[in-house]
Amino acid sequence: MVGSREIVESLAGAGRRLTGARRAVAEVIAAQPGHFTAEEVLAALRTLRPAPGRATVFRSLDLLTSLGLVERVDLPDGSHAYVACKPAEHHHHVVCEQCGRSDEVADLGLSPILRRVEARTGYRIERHRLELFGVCAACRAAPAGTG
Amino acid sequence: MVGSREIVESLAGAGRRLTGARRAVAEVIAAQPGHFTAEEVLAALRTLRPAPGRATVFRSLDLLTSLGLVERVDLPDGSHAYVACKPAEHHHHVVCEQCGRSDEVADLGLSPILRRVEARTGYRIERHRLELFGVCAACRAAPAGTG
DNA sequence: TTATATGCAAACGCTTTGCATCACG
DNA sequence: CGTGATGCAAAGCGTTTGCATATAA
Repeated sequence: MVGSREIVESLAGAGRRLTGARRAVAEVIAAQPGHFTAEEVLAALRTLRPAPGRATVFRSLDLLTSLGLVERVDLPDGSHAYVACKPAEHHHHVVCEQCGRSDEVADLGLSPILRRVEARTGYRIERHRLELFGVCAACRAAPAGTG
Repeated sequence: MVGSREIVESLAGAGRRLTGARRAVAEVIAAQPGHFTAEEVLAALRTLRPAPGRATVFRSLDLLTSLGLVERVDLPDGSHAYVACKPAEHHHHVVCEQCGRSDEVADLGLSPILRRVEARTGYRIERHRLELFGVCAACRAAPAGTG
C-alpha cells in the first residue's frame, strides 16, 4: 500500500507532470485495501468533476506501474487486477480470496530455491513471479460477509 | 510436456468424447516445446481438413486446463500463454525468455516459506503461483538465433 | 510558451457465446 | 439414437490508439 503523497512525489521525481487526473487516480488507488481493476478506478473517479476518462486511467496505471507504485496481479481465476505497492526492492503479494485485500511480503528467501532450479534445469533464472492466495486474518475471524 | 496419448487417455477417463478436433488439438499441443497461444494452435490446425474452428480450440484448451494437462502462464510482458504439462501433484514452470521453451519443476520446497508468510501476515495461504523466467541451457550456449 | 497530458470514440486482440448442425458412443 | 461437440460469426471484455484540445511547468 502507498499513500497518495508518495505517488505524487514519485511522479515529480520522474519528471512527469502532476496533473489533476493523476492526483485523483493516486488518491483512489491509495484508498484501495486490496487489488482493483481499471474499471473500478474509473468508477470511483466518476464522482469527480471533471472525471478523468478511461484512457487517462489506463495511461496513469501504466505510468504508475513503470514507477513501481502499482503492480499487476494475475488472479487464480485468470482475471487480472492491479495492486498499489511500495517501490521496494523486490516483494510479493498475498491476496485474500475472500475480500480481495492484498499485502506485501518482502524477502522470502527464495534465492536458494531458485539456485536449485537452475542446477536442476540448466536454465539461468533471471526473473520470477510469486503470487500467494489465501484468506486474510480478518476474513478468517469473520463468519462470512462481516468485513 | 505431455504426449498426445496421455491427453487422449485423460479425455476418456473424464468421460468426455474423443473427437477428431480434440485429438488434433492434443497433437498440436504435445508437439509444442514451450508455451503457445490459442492463435498458434489454431494456425497449426489450419493445415488439417476439416480444420477445427477458433471456438473449438478455446473450448478444448479450457477442457484440457480443467484436466490439468494444460496450464496458463502469465508472461513477464503481461501477455499470457498456455503450456502443456503433466497432471502432476503440484509443479511450476520455467520459461525461457529467448526461445519460449518451457519445462516443469516439481517440489521446490516452498512450504517453509509459505508458512513463514502465514506467520508474518496472518493470512492462511491456500494457493500460490510461482513462475520462473530466464534463459534455457540451449539459448545460453547459442550466440543468438541459433535455436 | 511548449512539450505533455487529456478526452473522446473508434479500433484492437483475445476470448466467449448463441444456435443450428454434426457425430461419438 | 441421444447427448454432447462443433462451426460460424457476432458479441463481449479489457485495453490501446489517433488526433485535436487543454494545461502544467
